[in-house]
Amino acid sequence: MDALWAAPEPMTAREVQDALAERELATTTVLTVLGRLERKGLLARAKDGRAHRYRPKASREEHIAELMRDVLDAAPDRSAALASFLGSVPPDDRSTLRDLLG
Amino acid sequence: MDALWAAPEPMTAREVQDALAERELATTTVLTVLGRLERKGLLARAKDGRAHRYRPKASREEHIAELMRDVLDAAPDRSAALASFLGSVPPDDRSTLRDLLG
DNA sequence: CCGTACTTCTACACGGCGTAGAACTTCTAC
DNA sequence: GTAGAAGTTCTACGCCGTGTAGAAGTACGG
Repeated sequence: MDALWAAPEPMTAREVQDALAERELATTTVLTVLGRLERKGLLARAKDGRAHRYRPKASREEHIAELMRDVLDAAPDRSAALASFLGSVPPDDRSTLRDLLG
Repeated sequence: MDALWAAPEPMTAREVQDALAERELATTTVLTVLGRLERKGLLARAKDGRAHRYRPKASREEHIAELMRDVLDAAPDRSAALASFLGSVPPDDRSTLRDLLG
């Protein structure tokens, strides 16, 4: 389901269906899923001819970042959670973070 | 449900039930939930007299850190996800991370 | 106008979760 | 030693999200 914005250019339902051809999904299935994602605010759509063109509101990475924030928000002690997170993550990620925090 | 280890000392089902007295849960309800959490690996239990004593396998913060890692693992581009995460998080959290990464 | 493309509405199975009853085991107190 | 309480397990039910899709409506193109 989330794999839909592996290639996030605005796509019509038809194009999504073609992109997922391996799964042999019915057209209505794709439409239903796209509709639910739109209702959840993950996709935006705009009319394009007789069809709609669906566009991710956020990139996959932005979306993941948001999920991480949501999880973190459940922590009574954010610092402790962040510390534990840093400790459980591969060293490369710590380097990345160090660089980003400059 | 997760609120069970707000106070993470090993507890019997009875004690958990008492701790959640406001909710007036049946004893079996508490047992069921504790059992499911144990099956999911979140709790460990040890016999203590006729009852069992349940203990969180990880602190709340460790658990949250683990969830964050799981989410991050879904990112094709970890660096981008981390960058986006840093950008979406309050400045205090960035300070915390900077300190922790010393 | 008629069919094809597209959409919406409705539906079903399945799994997780909150809830709990019924039935079984085991300890304790008489 | 046996009855009742404490504890546990098994089973179940309703609700909701998700993956799947059919039926029916709308609209555009020839």
